[in-house]
Amino acid sequence: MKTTDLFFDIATVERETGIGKDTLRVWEKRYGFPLPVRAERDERLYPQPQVEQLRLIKRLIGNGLRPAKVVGLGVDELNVLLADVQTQQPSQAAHILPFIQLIKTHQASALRIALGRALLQQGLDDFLSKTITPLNQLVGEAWMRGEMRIFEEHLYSEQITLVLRNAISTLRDADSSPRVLLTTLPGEEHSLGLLMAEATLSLYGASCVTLGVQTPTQEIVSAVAAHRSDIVVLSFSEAIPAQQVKTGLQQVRVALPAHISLWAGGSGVARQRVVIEGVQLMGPLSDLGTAVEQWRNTSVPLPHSIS
Amino acid sequence: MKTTDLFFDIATVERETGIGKDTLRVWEKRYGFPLPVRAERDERLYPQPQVEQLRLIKRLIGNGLRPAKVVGLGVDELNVLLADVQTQQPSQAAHILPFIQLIKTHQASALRIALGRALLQQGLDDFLSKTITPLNQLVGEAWMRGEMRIFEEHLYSEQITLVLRNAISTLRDADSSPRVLLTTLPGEEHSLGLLMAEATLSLYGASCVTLGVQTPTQEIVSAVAAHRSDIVVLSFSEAIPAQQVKTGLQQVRVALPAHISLWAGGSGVARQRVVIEGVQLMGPLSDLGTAVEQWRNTSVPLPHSIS
DNA sequence: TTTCATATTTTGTCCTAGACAAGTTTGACA
DNA sequence: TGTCAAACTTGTCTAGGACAAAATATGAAA
Repeated sequence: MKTTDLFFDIATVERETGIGKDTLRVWEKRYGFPLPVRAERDERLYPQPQVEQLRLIKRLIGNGLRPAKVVGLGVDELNVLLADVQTQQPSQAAHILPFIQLIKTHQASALRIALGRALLQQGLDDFLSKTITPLNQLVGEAWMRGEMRIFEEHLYSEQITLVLRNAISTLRDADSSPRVLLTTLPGEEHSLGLLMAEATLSLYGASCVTLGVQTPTQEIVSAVAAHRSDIVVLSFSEAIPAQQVKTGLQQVRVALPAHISLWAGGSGVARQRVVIEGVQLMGPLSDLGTAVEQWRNTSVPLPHSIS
Repeated sequence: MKTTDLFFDIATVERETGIGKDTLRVWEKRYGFPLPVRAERDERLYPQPQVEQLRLIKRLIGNGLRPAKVVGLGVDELNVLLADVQTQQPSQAAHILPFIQLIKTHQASALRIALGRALLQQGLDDFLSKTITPLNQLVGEAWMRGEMRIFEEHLYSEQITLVLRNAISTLRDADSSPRVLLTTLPGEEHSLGLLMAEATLSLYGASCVTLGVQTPTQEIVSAVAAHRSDIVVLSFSEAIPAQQVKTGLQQVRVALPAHISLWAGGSGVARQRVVIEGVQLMGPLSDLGTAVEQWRNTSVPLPHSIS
């Protein structure tokens, strides 16, 4: 019993799916999909099911499939492909399943409380590496497989943000060293990695300033000068193309004074193979702790050093 | 001594100014501005000064001036007009200037502490309406005039976020009513308005769930079902086109069950003139408090009512 | 077989030029 | 002075074409 069929104009579809107007039109011509009905003045009106299908397609393309292989297909065939993706890597860890359960049943407060409890039980370092990191991964995988709704993912990151921000606020120390500036480059919208880095760095006594996400290169340089930062930390999520990570880091490195350290972390740099001159690539979060120690040893000339 | 002139392609200018590609091209034809240089394949390359001028123009148009009157003008004339506009609505209030000072001198911690102090002095309601709102406005104006760097604006919203989140955490009540779902539509990235709304609603005893920003229409509907929400609150910033606000609200209204209230707030709805069927437009934040009272009176049948 | 350079295809985004609905202003008339 | 239709303004849509950058296929050398 469908009361009203929902239709969206091309501008709305662009916003809802993240697929540009030009692309939508060219897909229609090349692959025959999406095929919207037309309003009076020949304007495209996309039925809601097509918008949903576009989101599905976007996910598959994000997974490495090519548009020609997926844009023409029907929903059934798309779901088969999605199932293929599914069989690849199920990363399981028993103790995080209860959290997944809370997400799937939409119990925001219970999730937040459970996370807070885990933090106090495990300590921040272990909490991040043994709970949050695998949880992120599992949620990311579920998202790719289409088993997690967008609003569920939104809710999840909201709760993690609350718990971590709370932890950081008790650690904050404005006058310690090194002074670290954290942000992401334009195109990278995920702030969770940033928050995890800030938590770790604060734990190791660094003084952190976060600029939020999407700070242009030139602005990072100005901010470093304004805050007299010693280190810039950039976070890259899985979603961002490896190529962009590389060129982005190179550009920032060139723009930044040589004596400022540049550290890059997040799952987006994990796949980075090449070494970039003057950039320290961080693997697990614990690398940050080590790096801070190292920075203290090399950059601050200790009085009365042994040899 | 300018080392490199900066140029931006049309996609970047669209993102930076919020003016659509089509509009940029049609302005060029109609008013002769902006007049970008051309790259190899006839692609437009906008010099940075033109981008800044576009921001100025955007602000003036947002204030009710017509494009034909402002798009052709030079920077000097624009600044005269801007001065006129600003004398009309004096967002100046002496007590917020110290905060501006802290932003311009990049003292993040001092700013946060000063904000926290103001919150405790004024109380949440007054803090939001008499400090944060005018501060937002002033920062927005400075930003449009190009007097505020991106990193300064990032830093500013980061500190406000911290102070407000902290306040909200003490107010949170999962079991009270009404149950409110807060988010923004795709295209709206600003979360500050959302945070202010959440703070106010929590103060008035509503049970808030925030989904963060950019939740697609259909996901909002699912989230409402999952959380058994009574009310959906959407926030729109000044940056978003009035047209988008209207169509977005209509789409959500149609998709949502009729018995769910839909409230819209933020400076983006303040200019909305038309009434949208089934949507409550909120002016100042205090409207939210009134609306909650009203909702309690109409929606929950009181036992033993007087007459 | 693997490695690397080169050719080919795919794909997103830009271009021009024209159209028109919705919003705003103007001006004639009561 | 207020009302209402005509005229103008403005943003966003349309079509069809072009081309660079990315991805993939091909083939020659190790």
